[in-house]
Amino acid sequence: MSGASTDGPLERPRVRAALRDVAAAANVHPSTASRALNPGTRGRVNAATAARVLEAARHVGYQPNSLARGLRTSKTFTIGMLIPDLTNPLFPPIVKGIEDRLSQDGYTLVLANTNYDLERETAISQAMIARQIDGLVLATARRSYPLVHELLAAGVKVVLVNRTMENTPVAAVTGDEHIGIGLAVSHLASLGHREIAYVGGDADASTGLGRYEAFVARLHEEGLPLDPSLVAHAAHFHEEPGAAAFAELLDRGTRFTAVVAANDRLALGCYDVLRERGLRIPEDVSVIGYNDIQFADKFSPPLTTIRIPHYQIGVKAAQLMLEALADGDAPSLTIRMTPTLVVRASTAPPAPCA
Amino acid sequence: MSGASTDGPLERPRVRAALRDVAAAANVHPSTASRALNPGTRGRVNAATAARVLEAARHVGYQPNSLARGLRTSKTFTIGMLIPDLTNPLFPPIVKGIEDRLSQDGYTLVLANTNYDLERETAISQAMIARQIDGLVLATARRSYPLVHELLAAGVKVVLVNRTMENTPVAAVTGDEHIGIGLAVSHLASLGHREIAYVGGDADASTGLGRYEAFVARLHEEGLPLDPSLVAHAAHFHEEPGAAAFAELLDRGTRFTAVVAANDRLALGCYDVLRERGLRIPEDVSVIGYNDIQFADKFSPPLTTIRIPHYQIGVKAAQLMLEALADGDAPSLTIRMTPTLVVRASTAPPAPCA
DNA sequence: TTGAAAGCGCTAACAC
DNA sequence: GTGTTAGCGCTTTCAA
Repeated sequence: MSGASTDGPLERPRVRAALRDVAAAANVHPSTASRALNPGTRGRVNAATAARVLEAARHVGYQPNSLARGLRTSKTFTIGMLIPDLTNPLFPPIVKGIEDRLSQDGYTLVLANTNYDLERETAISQAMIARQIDGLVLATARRSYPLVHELLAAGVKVVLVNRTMENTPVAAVTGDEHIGIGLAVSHLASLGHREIAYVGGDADASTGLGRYEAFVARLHEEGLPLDPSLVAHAAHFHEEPGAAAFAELLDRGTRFTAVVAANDRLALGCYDVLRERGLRIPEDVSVIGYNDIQFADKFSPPLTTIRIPHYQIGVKAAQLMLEALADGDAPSLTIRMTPTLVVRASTAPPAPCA
Repeated sequence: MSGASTDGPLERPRVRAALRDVAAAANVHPSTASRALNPGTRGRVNAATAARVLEAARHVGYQPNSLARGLRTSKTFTIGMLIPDLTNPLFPPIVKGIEDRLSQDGYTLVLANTNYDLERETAISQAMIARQIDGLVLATARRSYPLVHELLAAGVKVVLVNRTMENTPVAAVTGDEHIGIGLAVSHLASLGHREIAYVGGDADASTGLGRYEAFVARLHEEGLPLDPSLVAHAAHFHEEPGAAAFAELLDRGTRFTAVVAANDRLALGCYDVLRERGLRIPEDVSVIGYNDIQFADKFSPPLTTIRIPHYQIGVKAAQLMLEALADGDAPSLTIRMTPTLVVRASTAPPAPCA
């Protein structure tokens, strides 16, 4: 019996209910079901019909297929994000902020770790574009970063976090380096320090250069001399390069009573070198860091540092992205969040004229 | 002029080259282009033709549209992951391991932070399923976790990390709690401690219960007594609940010389309470943690703890997922990675009979 | 207000 | 070995 294609083709078992199932259950055409289901078009449907469709959808457990919708509308409500190193405690709060804000508007965040590898960054952003992401948040930008130009040229919405770029019309959210480093230098100056060393980070990063410039500027404002032999730059913003740079600086023999590290991990590198050489913190040398990463209050001694509102940076970045998505040609802008000083036990007045 | 639909319809500017553009450029049918482009089907195409298609694809800068492909094949090469709190330093290395392994096979990881919120976990997993993820990695599982049963019932591939579940046929990768806690207890015992306190964590989590059971077991094996007044349980695996639980334990007045904390953050809570009460670590009380989170070596004093290979847990979890994806009905299994003891400065022999 | 028809970009079954 | 055809599930003209 049966066999004729007219009297009901074999019901192939589908895993999930599709729009057509909802339509069938509500006795309307799929397009009507679509209109009823989408808040934006619901008004164009008879209220009673819409209610029937909604009920049918609930009944069959309808979940729209994002892939099909995305294919049709070329909008996926997905934002990509590139992070150089997720185990850097800087990033998790930023990611959280971005995700919390984005999810409010129904967006999903797709994360990728790039291990500071430029090729990987290019490949992953390509893959993300193939997946039709609506925008890309980059925590990986260097001061000069061709990838951003390519993305911009390809029409991808881009927002930078924790980094800025020179002469590039791209949205960015960072902490204000000048205020932050200014706070650090002035804190030390107000404690009475006059010979202040500086351990900087990667100059390829806007944070590396910006913080150094801010250090020089505030030293000047405080009427303190800038001694080049008290400045060293680490290759990366990590403990070991920080220790190496600081050891080299110490070996020069120039006297100083305090050191500003361009981030907390560099400060930790300074800790290691000072301990090794039998110098006490803060009695012999005061140390101040930057970022106030998690557990900075647990270090030995607890680290005086500059707190950056990382979570809020994430929220703001998400907001910029949402705005760019809503208004195609909103002007790009850079937002600098204001840091604050957190005084702990690694800074103190210099020893009375030893 | 023109206007006739026959002599070339208006070239609507498409942003990216599609398969049909490649096909046109290579003078073949789109399906042939598809076959040539996919390694799996390339063999069915004349080698010269395939080469021509590949060249054409390169020439027009062809990037396949994953959405369309996913819609057609119902496979997206995307794996979702739920994390309760990304700022918990436990998770970033796991995420990294998963992503590194997954990306080797062309998969993308979609991360979501759930803030320990069960409703959010349900909602997000729904949304991910709507996005047609191929599998889901959960770092959020409790010992009893209905969501897993729902997912399993819906045919979603699930792998648990850092957690296991009772009586549930689901793949899982964790550290071996019995070996780990055993290492901790035996380390203290070998130092001469006989009165050992225990600060446990959330018993809803498999890690909470498992570590406690392991503590009891190893105490017994070492021939040491279990004194219930030396055991306290924190509501969560964080500093403050750890401090509260440990303070309460201290208030009971039972004498002890060492404490095993069920994770490093609980240990940090113990640090705070001991410092507050003027007790020295390790002279008055030895403290041992669990996990060896980042910066555990920077704490004051550096924390003796149990190192869990978190990155490797991530890699293994990704591998299980890949296997499950390749072989639909591979049996689920639990993998327990072996931890190691890391001795630092928070443990020492007990003070000679005070 | 609703239905019909087309098509987003791709792949797979089936012809030839 | 290659072309034809159909359709994944959805939205969006266009007509009625």
